[in-house]
Amino acid sequence: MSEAGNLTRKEQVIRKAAELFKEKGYAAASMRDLAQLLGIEAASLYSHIKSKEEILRSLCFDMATEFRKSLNEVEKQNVSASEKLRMGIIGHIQVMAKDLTASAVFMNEHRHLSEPYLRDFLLLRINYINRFKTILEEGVRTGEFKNTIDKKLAVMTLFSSLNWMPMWYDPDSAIDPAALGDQLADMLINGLKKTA
Amino acid sequence: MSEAGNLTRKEQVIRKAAELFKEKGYAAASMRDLAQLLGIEAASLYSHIKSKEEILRSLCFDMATEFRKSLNEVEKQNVSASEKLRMGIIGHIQVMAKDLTASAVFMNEHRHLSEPYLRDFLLLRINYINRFKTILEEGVRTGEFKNTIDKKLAVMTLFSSLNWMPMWYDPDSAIDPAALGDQLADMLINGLKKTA
DNA sequence: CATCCTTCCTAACATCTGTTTGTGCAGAAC
DNA sequence: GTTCTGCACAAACAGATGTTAGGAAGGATG
Repeated sequence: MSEAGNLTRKEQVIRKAAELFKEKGYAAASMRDLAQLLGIEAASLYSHIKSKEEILRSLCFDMATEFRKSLNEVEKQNVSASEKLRMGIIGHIQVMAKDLTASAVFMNEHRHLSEPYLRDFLLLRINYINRFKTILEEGVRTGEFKNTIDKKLAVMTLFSSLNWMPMWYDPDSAIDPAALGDQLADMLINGLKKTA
Repeated sequence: MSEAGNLTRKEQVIRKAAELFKEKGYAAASMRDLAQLLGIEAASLYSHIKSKEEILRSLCFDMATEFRKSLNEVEKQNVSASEKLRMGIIGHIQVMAKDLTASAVFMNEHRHLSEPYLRDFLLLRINYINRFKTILEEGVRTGEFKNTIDKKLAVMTLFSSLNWMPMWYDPDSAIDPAALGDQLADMLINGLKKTA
């Protein structure tokens, strides 16, 4: 609604909230803080949103949807496991790069969701992780990946690397998201060591 | 003071606080919550600690000291860069494993420190990271590591992997901290790919 | 015994929390 | 011109927040 390509007021509220939640953390960010950032009174926020947690929910679940869509595309491809892994990593990073702020909230603040939303969120998350784990296992089965490495460790290392990216990645930096994903995939698959 | 090998009451308070901060986050954890866990009234906490933030400070800076000590030992060694990296990783993981709860707080909640402590903490942290970066650069210089990978990416990937460990590592699991560090080092240095 | 130290208590404080209620005003739709 | 809708306000709410003041019980130390 409202003006052409612009944001709804509600979307503006959610965006600013994402910035605030990222910076101070959900629990330490007050609705009065948020209102002040938008130049309005705290009570006015409730013309646009139902509750503080509704904001967190939409941030978390919207990101989750994007991640799933990205991985769906990858799984359709008929390529090797290492190539699938590479594409999955790049996809994940590109989804994050599209909204680094929401990504940071998604990863750091989801625990403040109340039940039953928290449970739902964690289920989505474990499912996503398991789909990556399946790719790893496929690679081990086909002999592409070594079978000496603990799969839980491998997949958690992967996720840790991915999920911390919003904390340090500078979107104005020389390296763009696709190249970053490429390098990260290379590093995880081939390692740091020179394979001379 | 008090009983032989046991914990001071103050130490008990800090320990329980660490558990609470890890579980709910610093901001969402109230002093009344903490008191309840200890079976006392909130006001009684102040016989042992000066403020809520003092607890966070001691948790964060005590861990920081342990990490530094560990890395100091590694830097003394006269070994190759990849060996130094391996030792640094194992050391870091062993420090974490000694207190997974405090480690989680260290990594997730330090941002709630007020100035000037926050600044001090971040300086310690960047210094620690840079020392790992130096090891990486040494490895590139000596030709052990490839020079095609962005060093910031590499070191941040390393740290992400390390720092998320307290979130998923089960101390009762089959794999012990040293072996975990060994595998993680192998994965980062040699990659997932089979080097047949 | 007297003194101290540790540990805990009750009561209270000022401030901040998310949220509700009722109201008003602008512009768009009919 | 009337109605509707989006957006904002002030005032207030009930409860939670970190923290302080002052005191009391109990054990250890002199």
